[in-house]
Amino acid sequence: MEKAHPGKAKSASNHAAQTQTDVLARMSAQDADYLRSIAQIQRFAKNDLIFHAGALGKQVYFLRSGRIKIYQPANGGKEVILWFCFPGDMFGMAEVAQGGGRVVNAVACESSEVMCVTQAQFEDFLRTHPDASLLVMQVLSCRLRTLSDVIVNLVNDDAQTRIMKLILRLSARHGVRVEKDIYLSLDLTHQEIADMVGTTRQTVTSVLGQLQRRGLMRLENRRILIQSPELLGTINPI
Amino acid sequence: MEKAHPGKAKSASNHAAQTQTDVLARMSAQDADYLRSIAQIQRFAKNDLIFHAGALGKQVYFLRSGRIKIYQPANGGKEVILWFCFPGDMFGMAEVAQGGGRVVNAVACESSEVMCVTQAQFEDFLRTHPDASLLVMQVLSCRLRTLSDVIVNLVNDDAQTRIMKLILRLSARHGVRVEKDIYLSLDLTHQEIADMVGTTRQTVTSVLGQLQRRGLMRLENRRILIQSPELLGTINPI
DNA sequence: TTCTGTATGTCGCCCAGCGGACAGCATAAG
DNA sequence: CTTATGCTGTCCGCTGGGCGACATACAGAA
Repeated sequence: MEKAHPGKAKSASNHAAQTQTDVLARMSAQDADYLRSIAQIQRFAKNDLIFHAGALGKQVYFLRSGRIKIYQPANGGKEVILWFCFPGDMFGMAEVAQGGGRVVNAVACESSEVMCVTQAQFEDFLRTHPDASLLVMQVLSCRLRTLSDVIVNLVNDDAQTRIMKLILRLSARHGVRVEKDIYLSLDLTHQEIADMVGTTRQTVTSVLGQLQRRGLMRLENRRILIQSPELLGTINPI
Repeated sequence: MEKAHPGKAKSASNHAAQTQTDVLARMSAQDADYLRSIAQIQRFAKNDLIFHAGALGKQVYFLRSGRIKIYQPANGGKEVILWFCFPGDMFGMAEVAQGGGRVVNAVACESSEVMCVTQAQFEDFLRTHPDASLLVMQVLSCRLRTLSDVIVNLVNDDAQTRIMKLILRLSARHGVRVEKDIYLSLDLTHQEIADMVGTTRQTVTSVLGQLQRRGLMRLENRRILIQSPELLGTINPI
């Protein structure tokens, strides 16, 4: 097994897309420093719960390292994964802005380090830092678009297409170019993929098998290598 | 089918929920006046296109009267309705904040009057009006939540449940209490409902028939009268 | 009035894919 | 090492609901 994962993942095809939601990076240095100064650092191990639906939700989080899964529990013990957060991403924002407690769960997919800021402090910060405010709006807008795309997918496409588009969407933001191919090294289980596109584990398994047989991608334990990168042109890489 | 969800259920008559996204109303009077002063008024007749996917998108809109449908066209001529805007609602914001052109279409469902503000002006306004900025974030957050709910619905529920929840969601925000019942007078066609929950016109027709036969609601040409308002407790009225 | 367009109601075929079952594997723990 | 736990691959029967094909109803235009 090649453990070629550690280290900063090199930038994907388009750097802009990758840093779209990286608030910390896009914020001015002073603003970011200020945030760091008022934030409290927390560490979470793999599978640790950061917050859960029903909690009060008076903190905003910024991910420094690791990966966070944001999902909504649904009746029947199922869960619907809404998105993943990567270093630099902000999360837990919607509930804070809007009040009314958490509606989603956030768990660490791997050991992670987050900065957390209280609602009051963050609101203060936003009031006095208009640039940061606009940035936050951009991030929210970006998520809004992504979710809209997901909805359109769910409504229009069959399982195979949904899975393909999910992979392309993820690749556009988190893939790493390796020669002519694009390498996606999130360790997604089939169940997680199913939870993102609204299908079952079995269907994911078989669809991935087909895609592989059709030569569109290759799977090497949990990692996905997309072999027709021209497919990337077919989706909106936001 | 419908399980009583433990949780804080707010009533449909909850005024807060209804004005959740009514930016104009929630903004301070001075701010609203200022916006009005820089805005340009436009009128649209029923079915007029306000903007379409692919357009540049350098304006933010505020609906003064009428009703606007925001939808995303999908391949195959289908369309997926993301949400409706009601008087006071802001729309066209995400694209402006984020750049990259429109990805959705906006059409007037009935004759409507909108205020439109250019991106530059609005950004200026936000920079200098922190309260308004926070408000905009709240609206975006609110939409984010709604879309998340829609996704969870699409993924988990069968057609019947999806349709029921849609109606309950709409009722929670736009229903009018009439004695013991709740009256929803958006003029939705079956096709539009299908476009919101990802099913077909025929299925909507038959499901609405069943619901009616079960005595849960009554339909009188395009208007829906919900006769078991306790159902409203089962959904998150945001 | 008739014509035209759009919305609703109903039926039946049929297939994508859900869900149960079980057999490899593979990583972690003992 | 062995056991335990979790993930992947595969088969299959059953069914929800997509989709085509009507018939009907109503409203506006001519």
